[in-house]
Amino acid sequence: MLRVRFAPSPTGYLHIGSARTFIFNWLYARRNHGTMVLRIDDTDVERNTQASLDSIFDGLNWLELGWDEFYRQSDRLALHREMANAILAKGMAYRDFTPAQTDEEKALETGPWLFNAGMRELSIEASDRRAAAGEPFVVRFRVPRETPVTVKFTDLVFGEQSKSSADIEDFALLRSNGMPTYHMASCADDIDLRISHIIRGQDHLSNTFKHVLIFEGAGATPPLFAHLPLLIAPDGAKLSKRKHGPVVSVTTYRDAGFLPHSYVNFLCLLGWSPKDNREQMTRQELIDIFSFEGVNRSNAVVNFSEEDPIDSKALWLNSQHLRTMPVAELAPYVRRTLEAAGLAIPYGEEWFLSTVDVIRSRFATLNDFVSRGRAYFADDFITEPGAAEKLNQPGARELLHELGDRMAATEEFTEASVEAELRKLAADRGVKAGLIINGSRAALTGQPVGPSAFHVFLAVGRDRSIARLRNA
RNA sequence: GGCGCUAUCGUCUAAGGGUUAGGACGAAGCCCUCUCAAGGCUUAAAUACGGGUUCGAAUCCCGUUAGCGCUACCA
Repeated sequence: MLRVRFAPSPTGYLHIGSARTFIFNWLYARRNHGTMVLRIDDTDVERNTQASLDSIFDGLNWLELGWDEFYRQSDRLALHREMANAILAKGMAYRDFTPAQTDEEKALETGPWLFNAGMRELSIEASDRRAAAGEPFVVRFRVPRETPVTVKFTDLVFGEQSKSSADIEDFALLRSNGMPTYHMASCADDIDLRISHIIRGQDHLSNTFKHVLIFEGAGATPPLFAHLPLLIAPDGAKLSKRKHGPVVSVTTYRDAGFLPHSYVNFLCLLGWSPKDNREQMTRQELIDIFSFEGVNRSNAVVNFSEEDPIDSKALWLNSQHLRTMPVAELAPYVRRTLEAAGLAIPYGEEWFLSTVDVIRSRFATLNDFVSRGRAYFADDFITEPGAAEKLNQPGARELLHELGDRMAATEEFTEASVEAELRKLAADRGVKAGLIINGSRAALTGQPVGPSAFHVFLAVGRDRSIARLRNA
């Protein structure tokens, strides 16, 4: 049974790199009919926050990504300690009574640190005695050192990996406060939850050698590993909120009016390729085609700048989805966006669907429906300078007023009838149709640009069109 | 410092011994056109550097450089 997990630590908002890790886990699980586990790695009590936990749920819900099982490491501490103590009891770990090193001492360090002198060799009796006396200690893994071994694992992305145990320090399993370290808790849970594939960021690639030692120390077969290239900033640095701002948070893209799936699609294209030049894919297509063969080994840059905080490819992909997805699927997103902005939908569902269909062809985000699409839903739109210019063309206003009057005189209101009416007026007055066409768009929407004017009439509706022409 | 990983247009990537090094975003131009988009066509733009192996290297090997990751009780 294939089981994967996403294991964020709740110490910050949901990061786009974490979101992508979730997505790859999720796609792999769905593709192979496996189980997706969400596990909150909250063993660092000092840094955990409820706000961060909320942000993880918010982000995943927004992306419409679900999971099958849910755990919190803080509920499972007994298991972690039990497993650590079992490794200790086997003699594969030992107690280290050395006090924690301060940052200043660390800074002075020159060569590689591997273990604290004297502690590996401490006799069991001495160790037990000092522990019983209440002296604080950390439990360290006894990495094979006298006769080094080669620690190996196969990574589904990076291939065969090996490292001499002589280069691995005696890492901690339990802290002096009794809390498990990340390495211990993570491996204990992966064993207990029968995780079959660990899919995570490449920053864990070198930690994996330690994890293999823990798995083996606990008598478990290590799962398969797949490490993902990191998402980095244009300056080559790891994405961080402090340095790069809101671009690293998934909520930024939600607030910018992205469709959840298009952002998922975009994230998939960072560090993975279907290899057939496809870019825009549905969720099902992603599930059907995802594999580790297509995952890259080099880090991917999220392309943003001060002036342009959103990657232009993400925006383009969003506009593609927005314009091509079935309009009935898009409509609920638009409805929610409009409602959130306090805009009411003036007519029924049929009108709404056709209007959304007409105006989306120029839009890139959901927010565009509120800003650039305002005139279709409300009367309090402003007339942009470019539109005013069209209206100020000599004779334009008079022609629009007359068009309004003529339209009011007939009940007929179709794209063809409006066009006929408009072209007849142009012929009658001996002016170019374009003058009235562009003027109409300006009068009806307050904008100099937009969809075909005849579509605009229908989307705005008969009564409102006439009123806006007469008020031009 | 040690260990590990990586290196193709500005960015995302394809090509894993033989291609005019392909596609996409972005940029520029043309066509289409009631405006603006979209769409179609076109242009500019890349194999980090140096050695080797080979008839032939972006592709395999070595080195250099650069970047990233891990590096004493963060995850």
